[in-house]
Amino acid sequence: MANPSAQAPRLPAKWRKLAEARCAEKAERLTPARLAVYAEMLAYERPLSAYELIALLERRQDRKVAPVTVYRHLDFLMRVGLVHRLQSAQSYLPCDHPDHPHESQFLLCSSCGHVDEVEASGLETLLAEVADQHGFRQDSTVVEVKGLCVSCRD
Amino acid sequence: MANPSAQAPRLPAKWRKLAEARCAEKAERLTPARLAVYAEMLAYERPLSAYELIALLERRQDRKVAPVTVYRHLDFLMRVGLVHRLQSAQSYLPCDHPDHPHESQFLLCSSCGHVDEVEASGLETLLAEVADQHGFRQDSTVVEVKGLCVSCRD
DNA sequence: AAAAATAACGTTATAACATAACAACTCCAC
DNA sequence: GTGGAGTTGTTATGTTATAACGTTATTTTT
Repeated sequence: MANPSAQAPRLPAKWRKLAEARCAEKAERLTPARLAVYAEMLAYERPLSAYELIALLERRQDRKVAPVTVYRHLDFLMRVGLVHRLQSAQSYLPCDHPDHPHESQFLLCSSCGHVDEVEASGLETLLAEVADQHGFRQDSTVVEVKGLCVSCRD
Repeated sequence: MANPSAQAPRLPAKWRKLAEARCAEKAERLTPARLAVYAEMLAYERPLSAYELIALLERRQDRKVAPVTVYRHLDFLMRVGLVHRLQSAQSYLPCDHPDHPHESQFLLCSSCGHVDEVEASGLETLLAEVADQHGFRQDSTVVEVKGLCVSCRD
C-alpha cells in the first residue's frame, strides 16, 4: 500500500479463516485490500453504505479511497459469499451465517436499524415451488422484511 | 398544466376506475399529473426507472420534467398501492393485481427483463411466521426472485 | 364567501449511489 | 524471466434520489 501506516481493524481468526476458506473454494485471491474492507465491515454491527465504508477506510488508512475501489471489493466479497447487499437499503452487511454458503433472508428494523439475518429453509423451498409453478428457473432470491425488532416493538 | 398540448396516453377505464377507487379509500387526491404518470407506466409492459419515466413524460408533454416531480408522483402511486418498486432493480412497475391491495412477490427474468408479479399467500403466511419466531413485528416485505422466465429458459 | 389550513406543484441545487475506460502493477505458471 | 490473467489506481462520468423553499390549488373552518 502507498501508506505504510495503513491499518486494518483487527480481524478475529474466525473470520479470517472463513475468508480464506471461501476464497480457496472459488479459487479467488484474498488480498490485503480486500481483507481490509471485510475487516472494516465486521468492525461495525450494522449495514454500511458503500460511501460510509469509503469514509471509514479513509480515516483508517489516512488517504483517499476511490468509490470504484470499494465497489470492486464489495463485488468480490459478495462473489465469494462473505457479504450480502440489502437491496431495499442500498447497503452492505457481512454474512452472519459462516457455516455454509446460502441464500439469506433479512429482518430490518426501521427504528434502530438493526438487521437480523435469518435462514429459513422452508421459505427457500416454498419460493422454489412458487417459481416452479410459473415455469421460472430461479437463480437467486431477495427476501427482506421491514418492521420493528423485538427491542423496538414496544 | 403549462403546456395546453400536454397529453397523457389513453388510460383504459379499468385502470382509471381502479385509481379512483384506491384514492377514495385513502382520501388521497387523484390529480391529472398523477394520473399522467400512472398512464405512462401502464403504456409499457416493463418496469421503468424514474429517469426513463422522466424522458417519456418529457417527450409526451414536450416540456422539461424535474426528477423530484416524478419521484413525488411515484411516492404517491406507491402510497395508494397502484405501483410497486422493484428494490433490486431500482425501477417501478404498475400493480398487476388490481382486485385488492396486497404485498407482492416478483419473478424477474434476467434475460428478457420481463417481470411477473405473483401473489403467493402461502409465502406471506410463512414470512409472517418467520418474523414472529424472531419477535419481529412485520410491516412490509420484499420478495424478488431473479432467474429465467419460461420463454427464456431454453 | 373570506380566511385559514393543508396539500400539491414548480424550481433550483445538491446529495447519494454506482460504473466506464484505461493505464500500471503484481502474481503465478510456464 | 516472460507472458498472461487478475488486481489496483486514477480520472471522469453516469444514474438514482432528496433538500429547501416559494407558489398555486384545494379543502376546511368560520
